[in-house]
Amino acid sequence: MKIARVRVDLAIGREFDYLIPDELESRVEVGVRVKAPFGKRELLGWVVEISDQSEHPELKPIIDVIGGYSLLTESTLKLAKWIARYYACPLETALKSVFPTTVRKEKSGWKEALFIERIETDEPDNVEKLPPKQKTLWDYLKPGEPETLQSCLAALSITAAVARGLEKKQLARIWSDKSLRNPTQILEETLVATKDLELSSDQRHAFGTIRTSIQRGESRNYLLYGVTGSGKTEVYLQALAECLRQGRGAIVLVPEIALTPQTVERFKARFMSGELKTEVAVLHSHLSSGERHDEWHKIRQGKARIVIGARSAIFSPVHPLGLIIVDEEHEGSYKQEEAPRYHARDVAAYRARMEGAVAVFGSATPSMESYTNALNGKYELLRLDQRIDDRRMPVVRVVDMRMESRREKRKGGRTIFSVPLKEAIISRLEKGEQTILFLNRRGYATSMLCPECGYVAECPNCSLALTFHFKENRLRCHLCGHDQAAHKKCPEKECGSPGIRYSGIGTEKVEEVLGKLFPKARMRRMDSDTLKRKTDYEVILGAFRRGQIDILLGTQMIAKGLHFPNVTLVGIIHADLTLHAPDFRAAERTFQLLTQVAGRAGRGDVEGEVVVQSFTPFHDAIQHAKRHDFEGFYDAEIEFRKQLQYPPFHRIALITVRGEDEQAVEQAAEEVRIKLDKRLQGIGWKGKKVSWELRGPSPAPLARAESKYRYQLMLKTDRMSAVGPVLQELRQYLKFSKKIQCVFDVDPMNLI
DNA sequence: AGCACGCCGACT
DNA sequence: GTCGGCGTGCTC
Repeated sequence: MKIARVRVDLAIGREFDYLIPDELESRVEVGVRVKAPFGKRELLGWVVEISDQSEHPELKPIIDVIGGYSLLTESTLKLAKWIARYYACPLETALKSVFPTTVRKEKSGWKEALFIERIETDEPDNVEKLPPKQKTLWDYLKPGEPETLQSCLAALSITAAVARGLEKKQLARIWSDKSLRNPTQILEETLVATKDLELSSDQRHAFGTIRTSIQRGESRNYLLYGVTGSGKTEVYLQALAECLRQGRGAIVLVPEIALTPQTVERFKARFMSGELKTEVAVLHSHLSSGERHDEWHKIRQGKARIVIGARSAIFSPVHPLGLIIVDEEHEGSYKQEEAPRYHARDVAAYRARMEGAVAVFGSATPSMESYTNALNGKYELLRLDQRIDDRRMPVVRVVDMRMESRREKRKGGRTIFSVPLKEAIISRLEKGEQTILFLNRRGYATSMLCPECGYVAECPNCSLALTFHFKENRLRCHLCGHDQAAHKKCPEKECGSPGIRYSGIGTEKVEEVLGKLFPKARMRRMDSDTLKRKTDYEVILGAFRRGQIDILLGTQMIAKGLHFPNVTLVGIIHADLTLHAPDFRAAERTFQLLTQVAGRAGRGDVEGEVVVQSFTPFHDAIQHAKRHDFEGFYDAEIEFRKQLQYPPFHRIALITVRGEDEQAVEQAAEEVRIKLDKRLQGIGWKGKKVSWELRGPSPAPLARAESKYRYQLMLKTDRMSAVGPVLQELRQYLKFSKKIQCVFDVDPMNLI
């Protein structure tokens, strides 16, 4: 009898053998989902191999095959295996990301709907004598064109009884069938088909190069480096069209936050008609499981040949695949922060190579990694230097807050708004133009302290100061959510001083000061404290777009993707916040943030202005952002990365050991160091020695979070492909108690 | 990941 | 004497 090798849906990292019963013989093949007994339980799993022998003496038979056809193709399995090895996780964990839950689960996710079709009759009288409502329905239905019952009932304001009446008289047929949901809420009828726009010379060159690769079926990687407003999207659209012409499908990745109806509409409108007509499937985290299921199968069945989606859309079952576009490739949200901790851009590069597709990575502020790849020939660099309408880049003014503070202190005050920023806001209010103010920190004050004894209110669960929220008079931890009443006086027994002080500003404080400075301005604060309901986001942005708000103040969430033509001023309250984070990417992030935020200003006819307040105004990230000089920034930053042996010169993997018992955590981390060090001795890659360096363990920058102590080890190497598998295998040699968790993060974006 | 087994302290 | 806490190991 044949034996199936199965990976069950548990992060267990092993295969189990099962007998294939005769009645299932014809349906069991590599890639199918099966239900199998597992101890006392029944589990679903993937058949990954068929064999005629097993090491195991007693095998249980497979219970059933799930689903109609094999979902896991050879190339998908290869991709999952690569992710598991490179990102050091069990294969089952990788498979979990490759297939959405709704596709993996046992019962079919199709939504059933009732359909109605009229039946023709030879006797005209049969129709003429119908009761009025039944007659209306019969006339409404067109011969040979089934409609969903629900849409007919809604259109004619009738009830199902009318339809059942027609059915009884053999004048209509009603049946149940699969129906597709429409997740985008875009009514296809309201879209206006668009044609290719004329390309600038830069765009023509970029597109021409990509087109040639697509036509030749070369698996090339391109970095499309184009300043904001240089028309990257039109290049994408025409490349997609070329890909369709070659009979292949494509995947477009955008950061979750940019996946708005407007973005989707732009892609749908281009491919809704004409010779290349295809559906555009959309995948993102806010879909219901049913919607996700329908979109996935629409792709799988080839009905939709273009997919637009966030990170996980890189796994869409597009076949054959001709093109992958990763827009805003520098965005950190492409890195998944739970296992499998993959980076969608890097998975895209791997998948493109494996399936012979072209990959295009687009950005106005490329990541250090990608730009380096472009310089050393791993990617090909395509540049768009001109903005489409030759509009000038906004003027960026950097304000030295050290000077501003000194001036204010003489007057006995503290500074949030510098004189230049205040004046810039006043001038916008006078002209009726809009302002966006950005501060990446919510709450009123970032710490509450006692000047007498030095007490600082800290979170009982995390090694962080509590943030003071003025309106509710509470102290909160922004990491674990701990919430307590604010002290009226110092809680230290020996002290008890009434002189509690607050330091460090947040958006709530800025809002208060703003209200005092500009009492007549219409102002809204937008951060996760003011957004209570899901719809609040759209409500506030809608009001802003209609000009009902003069000043929009917010955190990170207002920095990206939005564009409002009447915004002519963007103010960055405290640029140093991101700059001095304990992370080697702090400068890169600051540069990207300043450049992206600056891109929000002056997209209409009026030139934009950006005011950046900083206590370190001469920092490279700020000075180069001021001059819109990406390459200048790159040259300075790459030198720093080289000296400290950070990416892109070396790859790193971060190992974090967590647990409530600090001693046990420290011991476990030490055990990781010893075992990993041993297993890394003498490793090689394609005959060459791999260099590596293991540092730590030491307490993580965030030493305690959510009641757990954290110790870290950092592994640097010139060949992560060789090190990932070592980490993956290490799991089996580490047998910690369940109170200790050990996280491997390959190519981490976050070092905290 | 569950679930059983087994080894220790608390209580009827 | 038994009940039940959770540490350890197995699941084809």
